[in-house]
Parts: sequence; C-alpha cells; structure tokens
Amino acid sequence: MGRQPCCDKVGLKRGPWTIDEDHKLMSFILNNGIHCWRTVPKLAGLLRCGKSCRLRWINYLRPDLKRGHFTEAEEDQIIQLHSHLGNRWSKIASHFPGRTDNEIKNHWNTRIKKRLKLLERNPLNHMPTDDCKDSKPTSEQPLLALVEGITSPDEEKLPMAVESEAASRQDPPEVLEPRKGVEYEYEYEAELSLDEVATDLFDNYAALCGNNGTLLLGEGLLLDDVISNHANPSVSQGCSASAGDSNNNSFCKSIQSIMDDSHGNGNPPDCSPQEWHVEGCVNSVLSWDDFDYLEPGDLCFF
DNA sequence: AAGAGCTCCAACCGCAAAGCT
DNA sequence: TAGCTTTGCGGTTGGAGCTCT
Repeated sequence: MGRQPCCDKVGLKRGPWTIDEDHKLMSFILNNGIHCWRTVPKLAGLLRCGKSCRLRWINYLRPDLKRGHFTEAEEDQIIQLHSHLGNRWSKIASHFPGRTDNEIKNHWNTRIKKRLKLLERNPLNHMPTDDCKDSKPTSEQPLLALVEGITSPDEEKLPMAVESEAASRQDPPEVLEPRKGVEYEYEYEAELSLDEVATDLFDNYAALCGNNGTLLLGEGLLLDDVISNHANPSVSQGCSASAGDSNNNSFCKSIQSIMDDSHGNGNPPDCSPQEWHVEGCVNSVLSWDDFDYLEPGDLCFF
C-alpha cells in the first residue's frame, strides 16, 4: 500500500505562484494563523498542496524575511558554519535571522562553492584541494580548517563562538531588493474589513520588498526604518505598537489600530508603486517580530 | 541582432523525523 | 509500541534572465 502522498495531487496546480495565490495564502495566514498545512490550501481556496503552501510561505511570503545580497561577512559566517555543520542548511540558517535554508543553500551552490574553489579549498571539507582532493571529513581531520581558534568540532561550543563573532561585526541593515517579475497593484479602500486589512498589509509588504525600501510612512519615515527600528522605539517616531508592549499582542493591537484609523486621510494613493506615500499609517505598522508568536484566534475579530 | 551558454533561484521530490492515536 | 499522518530537510531541477560571442 505504501505511504499516502502529502495531498491529493489530482487537479492540483504546480509551478510558479501567481500574485492572486500569494494574496490568498497571505490573507488566510494573517487571518487564521497556521494550524495544519494540509488544510491550509483547502481553507484558503488554493489548488496547491500543503507542502507547496508551506514552502511558499517560509521561503517567500513570510514577513520577517531579509532579502537581498549576502554580505561578505555573512558569506564568511556561512563558510565557518558549513565547515562545522556540513550541509545542514536549516541549522546554518538558524544563525541568520530572516534568511531561509533554501536561500543559503542556493547561495552556497551558486557563489560560495566557486569562491572556495578560487581559494583552492575543497567545498566538501574546506581543506586545501592539493592536500586532500575529494577526501571526506573524519574525526581525526576536523572540518574546521577555516575556523580560527576552534579546535574541536564540538557542536555545543561552536554556535556561541560564531554568534559572538557575528555580533561583533554586525553589518548595517541592507537595502531590500525588488523581487524579480512580481508587480503588485494597490487597491485603496477607506473602510477596511479585516480581510482588506490583510490585503493592505500584503500590499505594504509587497511594496516593502518591491520598491527598494522607499515606501514612506508620512513625515518621510521609511517602512523599512520603522521595522528595523522596532527594537528601539525611541527612533520609531510615534510607532505606538512598540516592542515593549507585552501586555497584549501588539500585532493584534496594530491590526486594531488600522481598523480604528480608517486608513488615514481617505484619499487613495495617486502615484506609482515606486512612490507610494502612506499617510497617517505610522501607528498601524505591524510588528512583524510579533507575528511569530500569534496564538490561534489572535486575529479573529469576527 | 541573435542565439548559445551561463547564472541564479523558486519550486519540486523523496526521505526522515516528529507527532499523534 | 506500532502504524499512520504531518512536518521539515536536503538534493535536485527547470526556466527566466543575463552575458558573451
């Protein structure tokens, strides 16, 4: 008999996701959270399997994703971690908030491998290629050839070493890059239902990722700035849903504030997506950090 | 200008681990 | 504890877009 497939594949759509599908998935998760991936496509009205939805969310739609090029420091850190952990991409990705295992894996396969080859290092074991071509790592021959100051492949020790180093050379926040081949249209509604709020959030997020971070939130404040300054509310110029607000879920409060706000001045944006200027919404900016901690029912205002 | 080759990355697949009954 | 379901992971691939000739 064998295992059942993760879903009934008959009639399910495959291949690249459309904007409408992204929209449905994002809207559904913002409204309901994630309980069971298997049921998500059915409930969200998608002809996709749960696995595909999960992948799409984790690798592409998740609001806390950090997009854009890897810095040299990040690459160095990946090399260090890989020398210790091997191809355990999810473990490596856990050291890079906002980066996905898929992204790191892709970057490794397309860029870092080449870089190591240029340095005449074997990407499999990080040893000089002349010394040990195609050799596999052994306990006597640790993988840490590139990691200075760490002599034992003790998995408990390394993350601390790597994290402290990463903390000591934090790069400035990167400017987000536009996504290839994805264009979004903004539809303005003065009176917003929760579903429309989700739409709005989706659009804001799309704008954030799609216009080089130039989405302005009144007073010349960048959405990017608000999110990156979230941990430091004093810089966030009136962003009331601050990180310190732990009594209530600030994500929900932010949603509520959008509901209360009636979306600012009541005029639709009259400019191209590259110039969106969202007046009166500073208080409504989400705390994406809080998104991870949503409880079932947190977003059910109906 | 065109087409061949290359690069990059989103998405798929199969398997293993974890969770549930 | 066995068997089934669901989730997570890593390897791989297809194709869009870019570069080179």
